[in-house]
Amino acid sequence: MDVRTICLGILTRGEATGYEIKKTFEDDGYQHFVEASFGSIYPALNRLTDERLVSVRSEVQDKRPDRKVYSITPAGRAVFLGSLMKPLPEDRHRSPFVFAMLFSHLLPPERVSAMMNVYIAQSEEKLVQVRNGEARNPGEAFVNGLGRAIYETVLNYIRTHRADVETQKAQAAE
Amino acid sequence: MDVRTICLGILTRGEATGYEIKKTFEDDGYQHFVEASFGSIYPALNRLTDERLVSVRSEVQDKRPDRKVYSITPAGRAVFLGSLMKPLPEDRHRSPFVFAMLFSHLLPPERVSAMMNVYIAQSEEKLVQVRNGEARNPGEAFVNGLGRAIYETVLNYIRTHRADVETQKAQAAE
DNA sequence: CTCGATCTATATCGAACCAATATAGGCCTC
DNA sequence: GAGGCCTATATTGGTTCGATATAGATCGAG
Repeated sequence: MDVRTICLGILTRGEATGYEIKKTFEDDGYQHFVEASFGSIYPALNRLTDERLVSVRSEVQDKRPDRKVYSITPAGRAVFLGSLMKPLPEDRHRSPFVFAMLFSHLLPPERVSAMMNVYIAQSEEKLVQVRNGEARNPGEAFVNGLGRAIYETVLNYIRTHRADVETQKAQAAE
Repeated sequence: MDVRTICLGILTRGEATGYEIKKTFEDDGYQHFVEASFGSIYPALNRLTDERLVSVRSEVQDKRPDRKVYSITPAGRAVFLGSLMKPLPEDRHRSPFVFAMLFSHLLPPERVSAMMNVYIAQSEEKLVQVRNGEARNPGEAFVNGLGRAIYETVLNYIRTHRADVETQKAQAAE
């Protein structure tokens, strides 16, 4: 599931510029489960163009760089769907917050509390965003609901268990 | 939160070889939230050694390559704790399964069902693993519990909502 | 009305990172 | 005793990220 495949997928929703593809992650709540940077999107689009999996239409604008609008080709659509028929790579998750919690006993309690507060605030923001996202098909509704369920679980868990790590008492297993 | 920092963190638990650091992710349930490959661990340990943040002890074994046991130095411990005092990078999550679900309406229902089954099986496995993991401090208990809560939520959500995407009926928002 | 901030938009570079592969002996099972 | 798995280090090629550069548009605050 590389960036090229991700770009193809987003282009099945309609034509878009590289910038708009990136924005899709942020605006449409996709970013909770998949993301990519400009540094990989633009090269990916160039290569997809070379391979005739997408086509480009340059909207010339004077006093501005051209707006390059990409569309998926029939070949691109076939390649994309083909990649979804093969076994999917497993999820990968990197959470510096959770990793830091493994070392809470080495940190000042105020620092642990501060981390908790920041992480809660971020999760609340994402929950609001995923709640506001509207779905244009059953798949998107499914994904929105999953995001909502996860963020609610995380927030609820942290709120009910943060005291266990904020005070350096002996651990409570459950 | 680069691999060097992650290695330092694991070495605060005690000395270890590069191989054992990698295994920690798999065995101790750390992998649900953080992971690294050999291709980044070994160079990271070399650089940490150069920077005197870890020390190496070579256990010579005849007819085998040396076993290099790494230990964190006081300087390394200070650097690690210092990095936890700075603002943490945000979580990053890439889930090919969830991404694929966004395009379920373009796929044969059997394929969607197969994806569901595979993902459920994988999540169940991870849930078992996280349930069996024992905690050696409150932080690890907190992290284990969080993992458990998330996997339970995911499994429950998928089981109760998979029909919405497996049959191509009109979407049910809630 | 102008200054700074934010947005649109493309692009590149170096560093970081992953996946795969190579090597190699030991151990266990069938 | 053959094949497969485990320990263990290491490298390489390709992918990806994070930061930065550029540059005009737009818009709110002062």
